[in-house]
Amino acid sequence: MTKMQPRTLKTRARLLEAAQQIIAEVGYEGLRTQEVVKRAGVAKGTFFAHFHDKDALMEILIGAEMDAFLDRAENAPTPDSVDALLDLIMPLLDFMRCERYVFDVILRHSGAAAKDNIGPIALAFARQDEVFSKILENAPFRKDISAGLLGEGIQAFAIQALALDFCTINNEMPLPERLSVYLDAWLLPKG
Amino acid sequence: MTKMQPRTLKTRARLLEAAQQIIAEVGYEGLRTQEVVKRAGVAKGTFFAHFHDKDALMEILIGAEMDAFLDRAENAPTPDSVDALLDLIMPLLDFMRCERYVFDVILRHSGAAAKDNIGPIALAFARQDEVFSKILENAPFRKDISAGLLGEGIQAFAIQALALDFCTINNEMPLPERLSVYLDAWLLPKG
DNA sequence: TCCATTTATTGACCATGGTCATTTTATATG
DNA sequence: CATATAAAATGACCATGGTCAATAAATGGA
Repeated sequence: MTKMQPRTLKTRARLLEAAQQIIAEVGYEGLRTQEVVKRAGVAKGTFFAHFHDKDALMEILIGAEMDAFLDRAENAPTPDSVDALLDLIMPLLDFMRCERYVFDVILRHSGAAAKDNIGPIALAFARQDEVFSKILENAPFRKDISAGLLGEGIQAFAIQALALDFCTINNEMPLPERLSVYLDAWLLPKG
Repeated sequence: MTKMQPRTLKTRARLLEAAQQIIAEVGYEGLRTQEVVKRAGVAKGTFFAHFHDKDALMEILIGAEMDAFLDRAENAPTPDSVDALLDLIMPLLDFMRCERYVFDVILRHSGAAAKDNIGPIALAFARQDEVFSKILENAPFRKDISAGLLGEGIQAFAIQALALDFCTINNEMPLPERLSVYLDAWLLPKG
């Protein structure tokens, strides 16, 4: 590892705290780097010495939030139905749709970045795969495909349902209802 | 409708042509509004009088491209297998992954915009639903769910496969192969 | 043809994310 | 402690998308 002075950690912590404070006040989309550095009491350039760009900061904060939801899901009892599965993941999806901007950031980073460093959001998705796999192994769903593939499908349909949820034309149907149609067809095919 | 002078159409056409020319040279991501207006011989403000923002221009160009692929798919013979279906949609997916930026724009606008005006990309997705529905009605896939739902699933899995394709970690598997795993499980469940 | 009104265009200006040469601060070494 | 070297912070500066009051051009009517 590279060397790092204690002061570096302090500055970074101040930047993160300032960012969280701002988000609490005006939301993710309303965050301005200028306001972050102002509250953290550092110069503009310092921000970019700590985070590659604004998106990188967002990734850290959003990824952490997603991780917290996965913690809870991991320690929940195995769902015995599609509805129970929905209850398990809705808190995470509610966060993912709290702002259009948040959803966009998540989409942009759900795969690893183009570079070799894999970001917090991509990590959260990878972890979601693991958590789902473990959960789905003992759940009463189709058994002709692996739990891993089952989980990937849930992810795909969740994204689809979220995207449509943001759409003015299609949002007369509540998210859980829409997703439940998808998951019924995916997890319990009758054909 | 609002009135519109002939000159408006001319200016708009010049802007679009300039944009297309630039994209042919440096790609979608490399397009700068400044260069567009320069080549079109108009002022900066004129651009934004014709397009709400840069994304709106991109939507028009990308949506048109997607539409062209749907035209071709619509007039193709009914696919008799997952592989045949893949052959049908791969050209569209190849376009969608030609640039990371293009994929991001598509994702951002795959649902209608927050406003009441539904954009070209959202329209293309809606049309894709229709085209798929018609195609899938007579295809030898599962019959326990509607052709429309079948199509929505294909869309969801295509997006998922594309997102993973951009991911450095996961892209050792070619897109068609990855997608074929998804579609087998979705269209021809054995459970 | 002349004027009034609507429509289109202009370009200086702004907001904001991001860069980088320079300066300051910390740390190691004799 | 003094000095050299590495790490961190600075802030003037840039690039680019986007705004808007002012201006020009087209259109319809008397």
